[in-house]
Order: sequence, then C-alpha cells, then structure tokens
Amino acid sequence: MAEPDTTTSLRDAILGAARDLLLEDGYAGISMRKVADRIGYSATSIYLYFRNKDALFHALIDDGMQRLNESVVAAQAQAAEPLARLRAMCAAYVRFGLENPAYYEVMFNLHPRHMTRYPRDRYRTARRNLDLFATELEAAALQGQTQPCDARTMASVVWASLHGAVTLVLAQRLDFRLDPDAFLDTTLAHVLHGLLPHS
Amino acid sequence: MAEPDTTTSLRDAILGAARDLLLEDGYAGISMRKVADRIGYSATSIYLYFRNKDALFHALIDDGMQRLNESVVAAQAQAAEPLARLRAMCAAYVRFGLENPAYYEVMFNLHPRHMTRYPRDRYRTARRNLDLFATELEAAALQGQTQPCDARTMASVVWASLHGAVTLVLAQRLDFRLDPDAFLDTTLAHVLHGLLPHS
Amino acid sequence: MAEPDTTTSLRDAILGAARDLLLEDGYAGISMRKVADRIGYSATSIYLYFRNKDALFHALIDDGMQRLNESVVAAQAQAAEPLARLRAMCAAYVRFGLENPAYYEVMFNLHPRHMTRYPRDRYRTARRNLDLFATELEAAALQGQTQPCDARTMASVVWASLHGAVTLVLAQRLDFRLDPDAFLDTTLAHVLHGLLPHS
Amino acid sequence: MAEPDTTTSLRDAILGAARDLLLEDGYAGISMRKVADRIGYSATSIYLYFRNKDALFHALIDDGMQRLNESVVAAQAQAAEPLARLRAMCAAYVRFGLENPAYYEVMFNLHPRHMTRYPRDRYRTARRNLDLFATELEAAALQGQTQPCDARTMASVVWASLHGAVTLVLAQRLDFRLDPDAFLDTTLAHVLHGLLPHS
DNA sequence: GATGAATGAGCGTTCATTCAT
DNA sequence: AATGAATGAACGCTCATTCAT
Repeated sequence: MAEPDTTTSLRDAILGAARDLLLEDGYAGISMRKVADRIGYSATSIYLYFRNKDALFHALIDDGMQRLNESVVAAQAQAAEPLARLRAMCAAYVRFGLENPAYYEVMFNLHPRHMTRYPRDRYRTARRNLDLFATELEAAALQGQTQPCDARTMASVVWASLHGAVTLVLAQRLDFRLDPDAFLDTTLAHVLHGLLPHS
Repeated sequence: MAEPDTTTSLRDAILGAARDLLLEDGYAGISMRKVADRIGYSATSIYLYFRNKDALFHALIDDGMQRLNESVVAAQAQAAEPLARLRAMCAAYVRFGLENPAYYEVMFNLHPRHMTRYPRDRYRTARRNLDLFATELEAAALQGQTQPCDARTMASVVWASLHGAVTLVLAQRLDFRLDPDAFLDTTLAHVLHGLLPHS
Repeated sequence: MAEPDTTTSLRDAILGAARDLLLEDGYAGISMRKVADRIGYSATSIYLYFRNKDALFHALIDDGMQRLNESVVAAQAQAAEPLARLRAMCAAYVRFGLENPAYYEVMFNLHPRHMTRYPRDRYRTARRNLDLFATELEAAALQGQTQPCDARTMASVVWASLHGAVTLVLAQRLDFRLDPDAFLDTTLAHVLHGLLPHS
Repeated sequence: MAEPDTTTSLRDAILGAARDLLLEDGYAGISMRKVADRIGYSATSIYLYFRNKDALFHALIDDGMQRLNESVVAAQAQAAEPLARLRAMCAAYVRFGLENPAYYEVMFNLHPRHMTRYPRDRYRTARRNLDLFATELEAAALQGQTQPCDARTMASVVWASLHGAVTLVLAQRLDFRLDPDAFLDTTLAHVLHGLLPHS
C-alpha cells in the first residue's frame, strides 16, 4: 500500500506502524501483515528485525518504558520541593498516557498471558519508574509534608489512581457528561490530597 | 463434547460458557466454536440467540454490570452513615473485580472498537452504578464529612482509583514485592482520606 | 479449480486427491490447499472431515493397509499348496505396490518422524499382513517344502525383499537397461528359491 | 551462530552441515538458512557453491555414492572367493546403510521429482556399484557356485533385497518383536541361499 | 429450535531465491 | 569471496459467519 519510507530505519518504521495499529484496533488488531502493509514492505521483512511477534511487542514495551521514564524524570527536575515534584511527576505521567495511548496500552494493559515470554529483568525499567515516585514520597514524609507511610506501597497506590484515570479516559469509559480535563485535574488534586497528614 | 444442558436456557448456557472461556483463556480465547463445543451445541446455534460475537460480548457486559450493581447496592445497605457506606461500597467494588476477573475484563477493558455497536442506552446501567457513589458523596458533603465538590466528578475520580488498583492487580503488574491485600487496603484508605475536608 | 465432485462423498474425494498428490509430488508435495484445490473445495472444508494433516495421512495409511490386506488374502485363496500360495501372495504384494504407488509410499516410506502420532494399535493391521506370510511359511516348513526357520523372522525377510524391489522400481532407481517386469519376476523366483531346503 | 570454519573448504563445510541436518531432522529439516547458520555463513554464500537446493542434494548423493563404493570395494578385497566376496560386500552394503542413514535416505529415497535435474551421467557412480556385484556374481556362476543367470539382473535383485531390509530397519517399520541384527543376518543368509544352484 | 456443510479472510511463520554491493 | 536486504509464495490452521434444511 504505502510507499516504503526511506528516511527512518526500517526497524523504527515497523515499531511506529505497530504502535499506530495498536492504537486503532487494539492488541488483536495487530498482525504482521498489517504492520508490513502499512510501511509498504513485505511481511517477511519484519522478521529481519524481530524474531517474532512477541519480540516486536517487547520492543514496543521497552521503547515506551524508556519514554515514560524520560518524561517523569524531566518533570521531576522542574520543581524543587518534594510535593511539588510529585505533582509535576503525576501530571507528566497522565500526560504521557494521554499522548501515547498506544504505548500505554501495550505497556500496562497487555494481558499477562502475552507477557509470559517477556524477559524478567526487563521489568526493572518499570520498577525504576515507581522508585522515582517512592523517592519523592519519602522525602515529602521526612519533611512532614505528608502522612508517614510505606513509600513503596504508597507509590503504587498513587500510580494505581493515575493509571485508573488514564485508562478510563483512553478506553472511553468516562461518563460522557464529564469534561476529561476537569476530571483529570480533580483526580490529581484528590490523589495529592490523599497523601496529606491526617489532622 | 459436553452434553447439552437442559435445565438452564440455552442463552444462559452460552453466556456461562463464554464467561468461563474468558476467564480461562482471556479475551482472545473466546471463539464461537469453543463456546458451542463447551455447551454441547453447534456453533450455529449461538446465532439464534446472539446476532454476532459482539452482541455476545455486550450481553456479557450487561450481565456483569447487573451483578456489580447488586454487589454495590448490597454494600450500601450495610452501613448507616454516608462515609461508612462509601467505604463499604468501595470495598465491594474492589472485591467484585478480584472475584470476577472475566466480567471485569470484558466490562472495562474491551477495546472501544468492540463497543461501537454497543447500544447507547445500555450505558445507563453503568451510569447507575456511578450514581450510587455520587449519591453518597453528596450526602457526605452535606453533612460536612467531606470537602465539597462536584459529586459526579468525584464519583468518577473515586471509581478511577479503585479501577486502577483492581486493574493493576488483575494484570499482575503490581510490584511483586508488595502484598496485594495490603496494597488494596492502603488504596482504600488513601481514596477515602482524599475526600476529607481540607483543613 | 476443479468442479466439486458430487458423486462420491467429500471425505473420499479428499482421500483420493491426497493420494494423487502424494504420487505426483511426494510427501512434501501434499498441502491442505492443494488437496482442496484439486477437488474444488476450500481448504477449510478438509478440516470438517480430518482433524489435521496427520489425521488425513493416517486415514490414507489405514485405507491402504486395508486394500493391501484384501489383495493378499485374495491371492492366498487362489492356490491350495503353501508354497504356491506364498508365490501368489508375493506376486499380489508386488502388484499392489506397483499399482498403488501412492498408497505404497505413505504406508511404507513415510519417515517415522511423521508417524509419531500414528496410534500404536493401528499397526496391528500391518502386522496381520505379515502374519499371513508367516502362516504359509510355517505350513510349508511342516510339509518339508522349505528349510525350517523362524516363521516370523522369515516372513519379514521375504517382505523386505519384495519391498526393496517395489521401492526401487517406484523410485525409478532401477538400472535403466533392465526390464522392470523381468526384474520383478527374477526377484520373485530368487526369494522363493532362497526358502528351499538346504541340500 | 557458529564461527566460520577456516580449515576445510566452504563447500565441504556446507555439505557436512547439510548431512548433519538431514540426519537430525530428516529431509524436510534441511533449509538453506539452517545450513548457513550452522556453519556461520550467510545463506547467500551457499549459492556461490551450489546453484540451488537440488544441486546441494545432488552433491550429497555423489558424496554418499563415493563413500558407499569405497566401503564395498574394501569389502570385496577381504575375501578370495567370489561367494565369500559377495557375502562380505552385502554385509558392507547393509552396514553402510545403517551407519549412514542420512546419506542412505538422500541417495535412495529422494523423490524422483528432485532427481529430474540430476545429471544423467552421474548415475554412472551408482551403476559402478552394481557392476561390482555383477562381476562377482558372474565369477561365482562360472565356477558353478551359483545358478547361472543374467548377472546384471541378479545384481539388482540382490541389491533390492538388501535395500529393502535396510529401508525397513531405518524407517522403523520392522516388527518390534524382532531383533534387527538377527533379522539382517537372516536376510543375508536368505539372499545368498537364493543364489545357489537349483538342485 | 437446531444443525451440518461450507467458506473467505486472515493468522504467524518458514522457505528458496534474487540482487546490489 | 561474501553479505544484508528484501521478497513472493506457500504452509497448517482458526475464525466468524452464512445458508439450506
């Protein structure tokens, strides 16, 4: 269909097409042929760059994790105070999800069934992300800005809330009478408020 | 394979088999023929009760929504005070998700693509669920137990947090060093704490 | 390609087409698509009658064994004396091989690799064939017409000789200066002569 | 994968790898890429030495024929008398087959389809083998040790019997209650006995 | 109310081969 | 002498769906 793209590497083109398809049709919507068609190459060519479909997905996940990490780290650097940093990081996380729905789906919604072959140690990147939140939570608690808690657990709790909000919006399950942006703002405020010291 | 089941209606048998398969093999594991095999009928028979695969899914969603509603309503009745009611309802919601992963997946993770044909008015059941939360939030705010807010938005925010937690646990994306139950308890506490009046 | 054949059952048509293809292109030459094309049906239809490719082959083998058995049994009945019976049976065996090269190939040349899933007990039919030869060998020995020997072993030896001759002719490996018929006649005579009592 | 082998010629390395693969995975197990992988070269390189896959097979056949010839010639030299020589040669033939199943398969079981491009004159090596047997048969007949016959035909008959026995054993089609070695010994004895003068 | 027969589209994957370098 | 990039064809198989009965 499409003309072969000669400006980017074929490997990147494949990843890009896969990402797009993922967004349009979900996991089941990706097929090696469709990816190939979209970039104007034969299906066989994909196998020159990825051993099989799983490998392609895993590369997508790695790629997404990397980008998410960068976004959050960048946000972290934008404020001086733990709580402000947290707020920036949460906002960055949500923004990443909304702006990269395909990455988001493959990273966090892909059923474990499809992850069984995902190399164990690659999860480290994901955990590193959580650690960023935990670090700030710990700092905030030390300064008395938040209720003391187990930083690791609370990091996951915060993550879960953000994740739920992003997911609902992306899956178009949000009550249609609500404004997504207002909803997300409220979510952010609620999440942070939930961390404050019990009076 | 299986003997036709003569005690329940065929329609129910189909839904039951679909639910089981969903649970066992995930979304992709459901195929018309597998469902048919499992109940000892021919694949063609399914089409007598459901126009196509999507219709079958939608029925599954309806079914799940109904059950979820019942769980939450039951929880609501167990306490007298708005905040206590909310807590019970949140706990019931989470419990439902963990105990009915198949329903949960099809209800909230099904790709929008499959929802395009989902009749608009059926969403009402889903909305009714949210309204339950909104009602209690409103009542709690009136009594000064929580920070005033738009009840509808906040209901979705609460829901999003619970949903995120459930999703992470079901998708096995929770940090393996954390205890799921402790994580869920903390989530619940955090969600409720986030509602309290700003001091 | 071809018009659907409405006179024979589809199952038989499939087996027939598979047999023909086997003859033309060997084992590797058979594909579900080719079989389907040849009978004017879609490839999918084959799966209505055979669970998979192996099952199709196994049916072919069963079919061939049955026919071979019938040929040999018929020959056995044509003579009164053990040695004459043996001769007739050997001739019948060779004739069957030459006239049913496709069956012959699946039955005896198919690599064990492809037989691993062939149900153990089906081999009984093959053994029954050997027993026919063994029976006559035993009778002949009792009458002093042949050198005493272990009938079971010798039955296999006789079989091996016939099998080798058939195979060479079918695989077109026979020296092109020889007349196949003369070669087969000599083989038969040699095999039988080899059974006679040592003087 | 493997390091390129610099001691032997690439052509030989290819043949060796092909032979190994043939043995391990059977005929269908050979693919140009697998052969290439095994020797640490690119698949394209094979085409520098063999025009296509069939040519590679043909070379394998030549190679095998050469080796078989050597085995038989060596056996021939081990006895002084025609009949004893024949026995030794037959035994050598069988041994070669059992010890080189890969060669044996490609030499004698390869479907005629793949042989159409096999250069006519190459069959000479195969014929030379038969001539060895014919020569001894002729000598034995001259000395009155065997029944007079057309040596060329009888050489093929003898060959066919040995071939049948080898084939059955290799294809694992021998009655599992028989001991292969005993079976082969009996075959040998039977073949030779069949040559003796009619009393 | 239920089925058997049939299919077109699609899947992930492997293969022998070509061509420019 | 050797390769990397690329491909068209084919493979076994599963799927949702239709249609006549």
